[in-house]
Amino acid sequence: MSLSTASPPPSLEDECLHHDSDSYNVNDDDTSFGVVSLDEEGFPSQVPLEDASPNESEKSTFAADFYRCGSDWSSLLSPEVHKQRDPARDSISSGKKLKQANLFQIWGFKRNVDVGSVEVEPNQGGYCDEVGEGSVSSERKIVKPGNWGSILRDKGKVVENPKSSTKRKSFSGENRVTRSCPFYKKMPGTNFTVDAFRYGCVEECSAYFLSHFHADHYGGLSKKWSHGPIYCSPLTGRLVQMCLYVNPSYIFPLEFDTEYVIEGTKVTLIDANHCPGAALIHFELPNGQCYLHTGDFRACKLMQGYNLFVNKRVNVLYLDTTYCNPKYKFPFKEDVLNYVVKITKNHLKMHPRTLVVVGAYSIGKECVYLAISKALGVKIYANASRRRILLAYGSPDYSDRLCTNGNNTLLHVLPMSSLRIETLKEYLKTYKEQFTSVLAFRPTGWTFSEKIGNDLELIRPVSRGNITTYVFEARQDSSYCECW
DNA sequence: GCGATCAGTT
DNA sequence: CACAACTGATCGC
Repeated sequence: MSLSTASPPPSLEDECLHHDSDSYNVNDDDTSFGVVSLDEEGFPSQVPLEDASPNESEKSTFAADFYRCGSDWSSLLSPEVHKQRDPARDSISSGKKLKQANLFQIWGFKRNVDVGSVEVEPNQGGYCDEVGEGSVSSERKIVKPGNWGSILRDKGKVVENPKSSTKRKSFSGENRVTRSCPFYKKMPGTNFTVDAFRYGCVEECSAYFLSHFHADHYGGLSKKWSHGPIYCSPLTGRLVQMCLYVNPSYIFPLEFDTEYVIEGTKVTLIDANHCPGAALIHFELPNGQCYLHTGDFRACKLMQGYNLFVNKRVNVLYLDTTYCNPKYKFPFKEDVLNYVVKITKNHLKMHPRTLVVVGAYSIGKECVYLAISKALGVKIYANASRRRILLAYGSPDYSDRLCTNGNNTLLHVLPMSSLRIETLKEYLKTYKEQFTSVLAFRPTGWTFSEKIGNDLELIRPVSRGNITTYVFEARQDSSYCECW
């Protein structure tokens, strides 16, 4: 695994930092951490890593700690915490102390305690909100996506965003809290960001990439989006338009495995093997440096064979993974699907009038109900909003299998929140003419037991009367052994 | 009333 | 227990 730069675990994004132009600023009333300035790459550090001598390597700077920690976050624990740990009993799994909040303190940032009013302050120098609707719609076709900036400037409206000035007036100064785009979402040497939509207009950002259509990545996108072009896969683009009502003139779909030149940087999207439309984003800068941003992905053998990786060295890997540890071994997708089909068949043998329910979020986990549908030759019932999304995938796999009436098939897809026993009981009542019991599958990203993670046969269903629920792992991103 | 954000849920 | 990805409640304008 060539890990040069990794983004911290996702929830770190939710941390709130005071931001003041080019430095991370701590609370005025607490100067113990001082001001940490950013290096030219946007890394908050006081001592440039390459300058750090072995003696200085003990110094706790963000960059030094970050690189030193490798994949074992425990090296970032404070000394007191280390003392409390019992090495004999302490497996890596006793990770309760590895709270991300601690890392922030160790890195020299103080979390804002009163996070009550978080404001996103748009960049004033940019062209926020200055683009009239349709002003770029003629550029929808991606020929030279880098045109965006010039199109906007042609309108001659590089003016301060009126909204932002209104906001600033209402600030009393000392209470100002700004959520700024974290460094690891910016691609050094470019004006690009990845999955950075919730920070308003990101200073200097002229192209916003979206890795995939999950809420924790697209957060901030809405019909009011006006901060710049959004580059993503065609399917992700369709979903952004359909579900979030983003003005299509901002959406620039990039086909997979196709090299585009955007502002002088070569950009290629690669299928991430995560949810439909999810992409790895490969950047090749004019100076030859190659960066790979993984977003969320599930590594597979096929990926290692891609020309981009075989022939070129990736200089910086942006890897966001919670499971970068050998203890995590997820079952192979095929094994999980075979298992689900086997359980379903067995259950139907014993209880022929069973309604089979699969839980799913807006997108992802489709393979689970698709596998059942194929194996049993039954259609898939989903509500109108999900059908709309599934049809947007543009695959006959879905269009040929969907049905609009729950009475016509024993296989239903429901929102994950409906998979509670009580909810399922109520749901069964609405189909009581046809079905007398429910078999529900809840594909989750997490199981507590490491053993069960390895052995599907150890999964035990939870049954309450005629409702039977199986919780199993259907991870859509990589376990340790799958990283390369 | 609406969108943004937080807190709670599975 | 702890994770991803919501969903519903609350806040501020």
